[in-house]
Amino acid sequence: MEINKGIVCSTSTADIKIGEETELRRGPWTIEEDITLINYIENHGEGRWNSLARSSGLNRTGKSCRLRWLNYLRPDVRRGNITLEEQLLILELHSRFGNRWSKIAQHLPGRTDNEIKNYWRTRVQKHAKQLKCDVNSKQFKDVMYHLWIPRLLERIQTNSTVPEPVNGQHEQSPGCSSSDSVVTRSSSPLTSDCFPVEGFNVVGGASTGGDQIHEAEYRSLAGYSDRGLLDFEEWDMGGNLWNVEDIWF
DNA sequence: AAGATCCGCAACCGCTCCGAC
DNA sequence: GGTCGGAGCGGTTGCGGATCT
Repeated sequence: MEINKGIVCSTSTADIKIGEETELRRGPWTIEEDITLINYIENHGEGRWNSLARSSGLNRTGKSCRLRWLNYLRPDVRRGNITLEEQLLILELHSRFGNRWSKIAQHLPGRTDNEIKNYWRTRVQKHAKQLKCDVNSKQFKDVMYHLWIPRLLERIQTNSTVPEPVNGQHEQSPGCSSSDSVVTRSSSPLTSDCFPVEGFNVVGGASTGGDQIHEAEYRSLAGYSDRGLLDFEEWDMGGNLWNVEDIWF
């Protein structure tokens, strides 16, 4: 079994004592600990983490073992940059589920709830902060739906027409086949059907009524210029892409 | 070059849920 | 129905690398 890259080899792991003899290790995992955990799970399977922690000889809590395995050592853990499509999915799923990270992670094969949570906090909340509004506020959501998401779609569309790089196989997560998560890109603005958020109306979209959003207003709010949304332009858009048909809304 | 600051991420903590007894 | 332990979840922290001054 291949060990995921980036294993921390630390000598600074703190220990905590329980009683006189048992010392529970804390902090970064060492390569030796990772190998021990992997070997144990290969032989005995995962689950029953507390007994696993005791039986494996790891002086770690069951919780710590579980977290290390699920977030890092599992063979199907997908690492690397969050793709444009994944960004779209996260934005959409967050609007649907809120901070239910594990729920969101279920729709992003190979991504962990911890990774998505970190992504949201470090990237999305940062932009909300720059806009001086709450990430859950209507203002922020409006900016997101009218500017950032369409911008993401534009970039996806652009990337999908660009010739593939030499080694540029589209990366598709295990279990995320084009048949079970199909979306056809709409040429119309995103509608509240796509992003069913209360109180959100789309100018030019399907919904009508008051409290509509005007693009110029939000260009101003979000620092959007003719060359694009300044902040999102700086987002890491690297990584391979799925086929646009594979994006699921 | 060096110190300060920022940022991303792995890991921990506290809480809740759930099943077994 | 109450208790206990295991599992899972979301929030938070702290470290290390990157960037800025």
